Amino acid sequence: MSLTQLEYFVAVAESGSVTRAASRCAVSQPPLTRQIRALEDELCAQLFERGPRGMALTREGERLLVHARSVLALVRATPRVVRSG
Amino acid sequence: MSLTQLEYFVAVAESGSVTRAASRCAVSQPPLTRQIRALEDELCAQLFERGPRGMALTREGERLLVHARSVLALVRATPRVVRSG
DNA sequence: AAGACCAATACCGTTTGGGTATGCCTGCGG
DNA sequence: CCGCAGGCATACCCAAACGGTATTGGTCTT
Repeated sequence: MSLTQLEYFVAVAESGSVTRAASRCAVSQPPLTRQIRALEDELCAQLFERGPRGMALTREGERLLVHARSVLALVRATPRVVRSG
Repeated sequence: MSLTQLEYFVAVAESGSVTRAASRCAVSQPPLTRQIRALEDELCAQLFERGPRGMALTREGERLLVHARSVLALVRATPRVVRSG
């Protein structure tokens, strides 16, 4: 699991679509699809329900979403922490 | 910043030596040296004081240590969170 | 003064990651 | 019923990142 995967996952979850998440992350669609699948494989969990209209979070995906946001928030706080405690 | 960098950093901080941290992380010494330096560069902070006896945390390094442990603990909890909330 | 220890650097091979092009499926409009 | 549009998945290629081996430089010890 990488921080990039978590960022991609949050973007897909929030936009409901790999395609929209791709432009938001400034990458193309295939890398996102791959990283999401890799994340699902590693966690042995299906995070999204694939429908013809996009991607919808599963229960497990919803749990990961709140957790991933916490992780990313902590990571983004790192520079401040290092500087000012 | 990557999770690997944080793991390497914690290992070096706890062992006080890149060489010992390397065997603990099951990698060789040069990759650790490089990742630690990359982390310092990215954070624009010196994390260790280099002495002939090894590496000692600076103030900023100590702040990063507690923070990095939090991040890694959160990440390691991910599989459980996904499964059981 | 020589050897030991440790971090830093050079160089190389492998792996990972992203990009382009394309295929497949589903839903919609004629 | 058929073609078209939208969206995810896959194939293939190239560049960047990562780790390993070998070596250097510097300091402490004897």
